[in-house]
Amino acid sequence: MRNNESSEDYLETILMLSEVKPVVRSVDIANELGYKKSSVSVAMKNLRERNMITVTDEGYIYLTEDGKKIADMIYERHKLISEWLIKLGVDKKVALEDACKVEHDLSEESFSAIKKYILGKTKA
Amino acid sequence: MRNNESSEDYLETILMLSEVKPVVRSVDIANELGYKKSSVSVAMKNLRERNMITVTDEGYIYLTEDGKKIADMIYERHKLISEWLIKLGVDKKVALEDACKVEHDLSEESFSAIKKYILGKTKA
DNA sequence: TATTTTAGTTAGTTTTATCTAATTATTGTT
DNA sequence: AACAATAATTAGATAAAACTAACTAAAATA
Repeated sequence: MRNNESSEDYLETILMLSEVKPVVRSVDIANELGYKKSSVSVAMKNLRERNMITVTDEGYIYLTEDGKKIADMIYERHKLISEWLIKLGVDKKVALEDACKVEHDLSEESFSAIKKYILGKTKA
Repeated sequence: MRNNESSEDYLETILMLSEVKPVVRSVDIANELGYKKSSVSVAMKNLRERNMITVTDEGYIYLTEDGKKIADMIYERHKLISEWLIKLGVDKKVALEDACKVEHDLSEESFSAIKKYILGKTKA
């Protein structure tokens, strides 16, 4: 199977939600991703055990330094790829869906090459 | 979870091998992908049931029209994406690995937009 | 205060795609 | 002919990531 696509998605979602909401809870993640609360609960337990998040007594979820690093990386990819696809004329909804998948699959090397290329072309 | 990534990979591999070998057998696919024969056997049963391949009495595997359609699509993506990444300066091995993943992720719309873009830039 | 709603957890199920181990059948070798 | 190697299959195991159902605990409300 694939790497940590599922975990990466959760971390990215926590980051995205934290930009919009004052606090992020399991329920918020479940609503955002369209998953059941139980699925998110198990996933959060897993992320907690791997020191990717911390959870307060009130159930507020925060990214650790390690978790933030991954979330930032995936989110950067998400934004760059989706914006590029939209610029190429792809429907916004489709572009976002595709970015959500591609963002997990590129190596660091390929992504930075694409990034350099896209930014170069855009600025010029 | 993901779509039919596994099936798509098998179909693509059958196509690639058929360009190099006179006949394609389960063992060849197992060797190519680094899977166990048993895994391939089960996967081939599945593809047969979905009318993606036919298998002769000798164990020779051929793509059906439906199977070929998918294999062609994925293989085209594979080649275009990997060549593009290599052109951007990505190491060949890495580019091939990444293409192998990304090729399953793109919608028809996004891929054709990227294709048009890359081919346009290349020709110009 | 009693009841309902909301949030989170746990246990057990399902699906997918791999694996190992054991079996069969065919082919090749001595 | 006997034995070894190769190919394919089957049954059962494992792991990941979702699910349902049932439960607890806390908060909101009538």
